[in-house]
Amino acid sequence: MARVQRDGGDDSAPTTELPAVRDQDPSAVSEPVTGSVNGRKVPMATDKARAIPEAAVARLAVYLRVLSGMAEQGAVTVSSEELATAAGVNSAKLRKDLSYIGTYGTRGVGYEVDVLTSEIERVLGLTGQQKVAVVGIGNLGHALANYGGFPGRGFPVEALFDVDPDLIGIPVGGLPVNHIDDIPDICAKRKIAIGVIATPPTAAQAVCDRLVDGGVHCVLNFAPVVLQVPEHVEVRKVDLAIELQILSFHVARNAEQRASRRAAAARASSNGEVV
Amino acid sequence: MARVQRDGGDDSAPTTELPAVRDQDPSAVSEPVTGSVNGRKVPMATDKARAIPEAAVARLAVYLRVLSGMAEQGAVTVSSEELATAAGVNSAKLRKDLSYIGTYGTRGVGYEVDVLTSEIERVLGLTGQQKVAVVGIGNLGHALANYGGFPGRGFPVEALFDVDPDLIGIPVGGLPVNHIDDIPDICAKRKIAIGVIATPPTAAQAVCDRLVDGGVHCVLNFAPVVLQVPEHVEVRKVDLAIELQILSFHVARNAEQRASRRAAAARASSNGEVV
DNA sequence: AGCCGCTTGTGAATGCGTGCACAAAATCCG
DNA sequence: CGGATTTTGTGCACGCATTCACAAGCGGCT
Repeated sequence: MARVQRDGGDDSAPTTELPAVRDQDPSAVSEPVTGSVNGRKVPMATDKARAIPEAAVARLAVYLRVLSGMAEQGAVTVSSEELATAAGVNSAKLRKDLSYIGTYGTRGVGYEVDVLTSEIERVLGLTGQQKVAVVGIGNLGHALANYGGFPGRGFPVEALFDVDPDLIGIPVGGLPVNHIDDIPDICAKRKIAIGVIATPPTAAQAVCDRLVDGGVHCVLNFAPVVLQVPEHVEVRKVDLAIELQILSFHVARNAEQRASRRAAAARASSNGEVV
Repeated sequence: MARVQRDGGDDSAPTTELPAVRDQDPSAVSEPVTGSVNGRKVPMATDKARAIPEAAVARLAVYLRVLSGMAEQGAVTVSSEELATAAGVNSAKLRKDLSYIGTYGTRGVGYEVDVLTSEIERVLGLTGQQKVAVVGIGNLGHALANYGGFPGRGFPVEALFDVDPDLIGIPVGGLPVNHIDDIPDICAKRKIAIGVIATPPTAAQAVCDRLVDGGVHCVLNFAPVVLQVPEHVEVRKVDLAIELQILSFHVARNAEQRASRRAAAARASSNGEVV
């Protein structure tokens, strides 16, 4: 039970992945907080949330987006098959994912788009607003701050930070930049829920520590470093370099496959797979 | 055997990739190219590359970065334990990951930093340069193009694209912007290996199709859509909204836990781990 | 030279996630 | 009203990934 192996968010996707974060994950790593007390099977998903696998959570967010697109096109109900192909996953997996949050489908018919949407939103905690702080107003931070409402609504950016004295006080995207020394105070005062780190790698750990001091429990890290955080803090990382390197690996692998396929051209013709 | 379930990159992530990455992240989804012909178990890593799990590849990239940091600080050798904690993973997992690429450690001593570095680089295909094209020169695309050499070296940005007529021809980060209709030609001509999609979601699929037409096999997608691609194309996605929603889920989950913990106050107080 | 301590590399076990296949349920139609 | 049809929800099995635990190997010390 004392497995407090700090293991980052990722996967990184899987996670993750993932995402990749992974991914943080890769892969994601769901905490082994199984069992505990209740073995109930109530359709209500009140405190069943903790049982949802990390990978499924990531996909739920995808379903949510696909659903919103469908709603815009006037769809009222959707089958698992439709939704699955639109989201790029197996329909069985989709149904299993949905079963984690309750049974909101109608057999023989499918799911009501709006019901499913609001249920997923509820589970993901999107009913309220999660206040976001962006630290590091460079190229990326600037872009993030200018998103304004941030991807979709529900994640208002409510604080900006940087070290550069020339930036302090300057409004970016309608919000003044504060000094990073004020992170703990301001985050605590404004009840910031999510900290986004867009600083150079050297500053990231210090910034992260200050965010944690400010009571921030969730961090989205764009800096190419592995952050060390106390166990109760959740870190997801988005790492451009790593994503590129993973792709690079696939380029290399494909090149190799092609080479060896050229070499060992006609062999093992037993499998007439056409793919 | 005919499990050609297209399943996008990553979970992630995490990731797993995703992880996330992956999955993404987990995360990640390694292609089920098992069995087939060879069931060999040769320790040589020549064509064993395909056997490296996706999640491990993501971590290798992390190790690589940690190693370069250590090299800068003058470290010559490093033990699996050191490297593992610095990378935020279990040491056994690290050793297993490294074992996928060969045996380059010395028992009782550890790994030589430079040897390990170059071996990982080799496996990840970082010995050569992977040319990158960025499509969509908005806020994000601008930031990406201005990275210049792109995170670390090895990924030169060699083409930029957008639809906006006002942008065509304008140099961004020292490179002129081309029209997206020219994607296939230019990508083929310049041998672009990786396409980065930083367009609005509505344009992403069309852009992706053009990239594929141009012979690009690897895509890094920042647009919040699920891309449909032929099987030979590898897609990694970096999705801000989804990352935030995953974090949001954790906020909600923690709040719930705290609530129920407050209710069922004193129970299981065991773990005093300090990390 | 031989022993001792340290660290790697890996076989084996466990756990998690995925996908299949089918029973249960709900609608539609004759 | 009952059966046919459709689609959900899930038990089960399989495979991958993670972790443990230990033998094998290497350097240093006496």
